[in-house]
Formats: sequence, C-alpha cells, structure tokens
Amino acid sequence: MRKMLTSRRWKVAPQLKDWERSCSKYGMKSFHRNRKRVCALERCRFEIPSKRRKLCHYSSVVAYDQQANSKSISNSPEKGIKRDITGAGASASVRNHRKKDSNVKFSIKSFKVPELFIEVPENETVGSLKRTVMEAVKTILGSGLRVGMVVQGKKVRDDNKTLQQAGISQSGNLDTLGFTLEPSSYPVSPSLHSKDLPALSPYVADHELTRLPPSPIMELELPSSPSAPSETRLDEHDEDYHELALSPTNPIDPPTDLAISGSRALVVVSPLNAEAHPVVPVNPKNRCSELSQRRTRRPFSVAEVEALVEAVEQLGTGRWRDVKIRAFEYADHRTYVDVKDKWKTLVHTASIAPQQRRGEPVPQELLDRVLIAHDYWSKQHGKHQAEPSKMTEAQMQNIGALENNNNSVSMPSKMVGSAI
DNA sequence: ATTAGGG
DNA sequence: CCCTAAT
Repeated sequence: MRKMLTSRRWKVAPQLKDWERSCSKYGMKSFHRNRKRVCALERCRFEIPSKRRKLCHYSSVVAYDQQANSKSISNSPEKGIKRDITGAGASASVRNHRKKDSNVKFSIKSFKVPELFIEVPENETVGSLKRTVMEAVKTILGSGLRVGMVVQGKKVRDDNKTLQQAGISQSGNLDTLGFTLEPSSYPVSPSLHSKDLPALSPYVADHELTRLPPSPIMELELPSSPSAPSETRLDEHDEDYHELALSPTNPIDPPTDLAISGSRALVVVSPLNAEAHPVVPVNPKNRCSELSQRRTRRPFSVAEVEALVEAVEQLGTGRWRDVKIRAFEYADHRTYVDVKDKWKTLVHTASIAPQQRRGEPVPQELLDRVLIAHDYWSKQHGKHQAEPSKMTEAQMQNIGALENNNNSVSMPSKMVGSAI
C-alpha cells in the first residue's frame, strides 16, 4: 500500500493485472489475501504519490526560499523527490564563501520543510488552491517549527557537538550541510496505540513491544504554543527526514551565489474522484491509514537466530517457506520473507566488523555458522547438479564437499560447528 | 502462494 | 521491514 502511494500511476495497471493473474492461478485464497491491498491501490490510484506512508499526509513539498522570501510548492513523483528538492534548490544549501580563518561561513539558500499533503477536488479553483496551500503553510508554522541539521545526509542531533566535530569546517564539505524545518510537535494518533501483538514464538525474548508506531498526523489546530524544541522528541521521525536529506554525492549548489529568486516549483494536484476535501491535514483514519501500518519492529532474538541458522544449515537458502516452518512454525509474525531477509542481514552482519554490528549481539559462533552455511548453499549445493565449479582449497576446508540427491539434503553435520 | 532481490 | 517482478 505504501508502495502504491509511491507508485506512478502507470504502474498501477500491471499491479492489478498481476493480482488477477495470481488469483486465477491460486484461487480465492489469493484473492482475499490481496483484495485489501488492491482496493487500497484503487483508492490511491489518483492520489499524489508519496514516499512513505508516514508522509502520506504531506505529499507536496513546501519550500521556503529565505533569500527570495518566497515559498513554493512542488510535488514530485516518488523517486524524484530527493532529486527534485535538491535540484530545484528547494533544499537547504550552503556555500563556502571564504576559507581563511577557522570560522565556518556559509549562506543558507533555502530550508527543507516537511512534506504537505494537499487534497482538493478537480474542480477546485486555482485561487482556492492557493488559499488551501496558504492555510497548510500557516498550519505548519502555527504548530511550531524547529531547525534540524543534516550533514552528509545524516541528521545531526547532538547539539553539544562542535561544528568541527560534526564535520562542518571551512575545509569540510559544506556542500553536504543542510537545514530543515520540522514541526516541533507530533501528536500521536490514538487509533494506532492498540496494535495487535501476535503470540510470541518460543524463542522470542519479548521486550520490544513498547514502541508505538509514529504518527504522521500533524496538529491541525494551529495555536499550539511552540513547544520546547527538544531534539529527542523527533527521534522516531529521523528516518523520514533522512529521506529528504541531502545526498553527499549530489551537490546541489551550482556556483551561483545566494539570492535565488522566484520559484520554479510547480503545483500538481491530482484529481480526486471522491468527495472534496478542502482541508489539508487529512483525516487520520482515511485511506492510507490502517492499511499501510508498518509492522512493529521485532528484532530477532539470539535464540531465533540460532533456530534460523539451524534450519538453513539443513534446508539451504532457497526454501524459505520450509525454513520458516521449521524454525518459526508458531511465530506468526515471522513470515518466510522475514526469515529470508533476516538471513540476508545475518550474512551481512557476519561479514562486517563486530564494532559495526548493532542490536543485541549475536554470538560469533552463530555468525560463523551463518557464513559457512551461506557459502555452502551458495555454491551449487542443493541446487541443480551443475558441473562442480572450482572450489578453492580454503573453501574445501570450510565447506566440505558432499551432496546427495535426497530432497532433504543438508550440510554435512561435521561442518556444523567446525568453525567455533 | 513463494521465490529472489532491490529499496 | 517493505515492495515487487517472476514463478
């Protein structure tokens, strides 16, 4: 659903087609499973594409150009948002004027502000649209804004950090420095509090069930007093802003100087076939609400990882359905896709330095097994009997050569744990 | 419904 | 985790 919102319209048709094909091929079960999604698809078919669900209420980008004292609204199709923002100069940009002393000198061309979702009927007049936008802007301003800082695409939260420590120096990449205007308050949608929490698998050491899904809804009532611009309050929304963060590899500042005037941004308001909604911050429980609720994060526990490794060692890396059943048969919240993804991250985790790993540390012993199993199963094992490609000596050591055509082939048990 | 990969 | 193209 989220993705649908982000999809360009022309991608919708194929989607529906797939669905139909899938239904005819897999029966009503598939039909019902996908109906929900497709219905949503249909509803959002004419909506303004948006990057993430959490931002689906802000599909247009309002940018303030300080220098020109003008504001512009742009609506860019998904993937283009970041580029458009930066490319259009709608983002904060900084220039290094002089590299003499230890002072960092720069100018802010513009600020990046949170997205804004505008929903108006087709027969809306330009004039009323302008007013609507103005209201939206006033709403944002009324709710209070705080300044966020981005360096090299990463948000800088530590206010105590010196500019130098943050990598902001006359010699640093001032081009990657950006500022954003963010709402200082993020009311939480009450309807989202009671998220269903499936039964935990026998392995799950539950402790991560407290996080509430962040709400994209912004305060509609303006007169809210500018609450304390605490950095921590927006922690959970950082990712959102990362989306809008400047790309280090995407210089946005042409050798021009400050004063940028006029707005080349355009306004694109998709026609809404349904009822008219002059109001800006859309009703919380509308189209893209429940349907797109991101699942609560459930980090795999060590026990789960062990179960997964165990299963993969036996089944390989191409039968995630089976792996899921074997290792998480009773963990409804772990789908075979989840399991497959977890293996992917495990392989990655095992490949990086321990210092770079995050979350509950996974015993090295398990990570070793991950790597071994990964290697083993990625080299023509359990797969078609292709010509035995060359295996280096090292591989021979770690990956014992052995195979049988049985359907339940597995890694030679001798290997399991050989790398402790 | 599952698989396989990119996001 | 999400989203999807292919099976």
